Amino acid sequence: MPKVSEAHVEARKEQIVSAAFLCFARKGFHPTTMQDICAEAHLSPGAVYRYFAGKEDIIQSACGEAQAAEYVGLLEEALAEPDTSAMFSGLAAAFFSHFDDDGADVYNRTSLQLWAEMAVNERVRESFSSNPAAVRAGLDAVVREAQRRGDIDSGLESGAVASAIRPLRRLPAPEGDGPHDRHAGLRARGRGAARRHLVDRSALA
Amino acid sequence: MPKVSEAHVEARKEQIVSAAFLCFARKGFHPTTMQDICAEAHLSPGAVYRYFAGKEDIIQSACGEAQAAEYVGLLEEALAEPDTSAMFSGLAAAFFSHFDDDGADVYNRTSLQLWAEMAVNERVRESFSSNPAAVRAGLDAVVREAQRRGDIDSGLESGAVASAIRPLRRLPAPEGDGPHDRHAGLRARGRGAARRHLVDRSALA
DNA sequence: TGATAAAAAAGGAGCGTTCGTTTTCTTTTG
DNA sequence: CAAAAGAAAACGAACGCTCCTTTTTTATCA
Repeated sequence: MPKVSEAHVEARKEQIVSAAFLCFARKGFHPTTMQDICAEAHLSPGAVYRYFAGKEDIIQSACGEAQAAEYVGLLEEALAEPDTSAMFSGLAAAFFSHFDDDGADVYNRTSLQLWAEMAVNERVRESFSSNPAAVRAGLDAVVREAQRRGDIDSGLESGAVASAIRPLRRLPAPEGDGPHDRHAGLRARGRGAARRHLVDRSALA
Repeated sequence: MPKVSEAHVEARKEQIVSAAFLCFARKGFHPTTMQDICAEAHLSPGAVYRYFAGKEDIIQSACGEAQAAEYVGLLEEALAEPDTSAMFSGLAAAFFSHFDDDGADVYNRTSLQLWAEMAVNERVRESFSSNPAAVRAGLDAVVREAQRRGDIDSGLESGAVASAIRPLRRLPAPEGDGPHDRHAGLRARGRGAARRHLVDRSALA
């Protein structure tokens, strides 16, 4: 009975995720093809699919690497800091500290892709939902604390910072397509009407 | 002389961009299909392609709406503010103020998609490159000014904030595939080796 | 220990599907 | 009734993924 070492399997997985990670940083999740990943990993499709169920599975694994557990830890440490200045420093450190070596761009870029993907992909969002919650709470706490000390104008709404996280909320599905006057929205608008907002409230249900 | 008014053409374009905008907020740029956009706009593919050369063209137009010109203006106003607290308020306002109504999520989400897309799509990045430059300069200036006044610990590197914009830089293309030892990376790693960084420095050229 | 059989791993062509786009034909309009 | 606009169907390409084959590794036995 032949059996391969479990460490070898784990190493292969990491080889694939590492390749995917680089591809995602270059092109983003969706424009990256499985062939891109296979080429970067110097593996064939058949080999890759031995270790991962599909592309989505690889994305999930890559995101797991991007969102290291220590990230949240750093953030919470910063929040515990009683000095406001140190708090800001800690916050910045939590955001950027693990981007400070040569792998910087790859991690930074893939994290950005993840952030955008979470807004749009329910399964990814669920997998990493704990992180934005911590970030949201952390930002809000820092701003409020700074306001209490008078370092920031109390007129600045603390929730404004937290609203950066807002896009992670879900958006309603497309309408069920009842009777619809196609030109209604058009007629309502004047010629050079100021259209500060492209999307009507009605479109949000 | 069968010709439709120019205003009507402009309105149709806006109808399509508006539909695309909503789709992008729901699914992101790439998972959104042309059929999604057509369905949302209640138009056929042939009709859509009469007004736009292709999907990329629609993305560009939608991004143009997402990145309103007034955004940069607000940012520059904030930077001109001599008072540090007001500066912070202005900065937050520039970031989030035009997300404060019912269209909030749609704009916020699509802006997030754009941010991620810029990191990855050269043409989109070029079209909107002036914006991140202003943001980067603005963030750096604010932090430095706050440090000068002692509101933020001067030990905090001002560039750390600006590094949030770093992912917009380009990443090297995949290697030209010279001779390659497939297992080199595997042998080098120990069993439970601490792999703080998944991607090797060598992978970045 | 060397030869051999069995099992796992990797290769690579190709499957069905779906995408962006084009083409053809019908409807509407000035 | 010309000419523009829109609908509908369909095209070629490219995608994720599977299947079958070949190669490599591991365990068994003389």
